[in-house]
Amino acid sequence: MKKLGIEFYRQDAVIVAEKLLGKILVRRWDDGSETRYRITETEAYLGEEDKACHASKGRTPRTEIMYSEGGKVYVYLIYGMYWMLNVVTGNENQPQAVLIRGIDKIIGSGKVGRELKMYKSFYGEDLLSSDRIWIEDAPEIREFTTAARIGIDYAGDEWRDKPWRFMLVLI
DNA sequence: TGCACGATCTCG
DNA sequence: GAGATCGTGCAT
Repeated sequence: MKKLGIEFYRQDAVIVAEKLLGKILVRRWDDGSETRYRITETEAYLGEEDKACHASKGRTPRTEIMYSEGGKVYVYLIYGMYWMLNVVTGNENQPQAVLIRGIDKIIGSGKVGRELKMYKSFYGEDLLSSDRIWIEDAPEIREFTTAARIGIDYAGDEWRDKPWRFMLVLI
């Protein structure tokens, strides 16, 4: 299957989060080998007004990449030990991202980052031209579930309850 | 310059 | 239920 193009990433995070389900995340390692994973769980973070989104703090060194056009990688360190993998979406100056929570049987954003060996140097990586991480197309998934996002109780009622967590229905 | 806390996970 | 472990944002 071919790589997802810029038009895919330019859509809103909520749309991209849903459509990324079932897509193939490819990781090319230092030794040249490749591992392919099916994306099974995602979460959308949509703009400065979304109190759960890091961009709600405005433009900072950390959130800067979210203000660029979609198709870039946004990684950040959480709890001093886990690198979280996100895909920047939307157009320029629309700070949005989709957190990859699950790939195949590896469920949990921290575990995903560990499996893919994410670290600071992936910040800003271009998914359209990178030779170590990219996403390929796959047939659209119709069987999925939604739920509230995890770990964002601080965001307040309105944003905490948005059903912006998407899960592929696994049999 | 200091400090509280986080889009988490593991072990007990 | 608590500890690991450190960059970030905001207060001082």
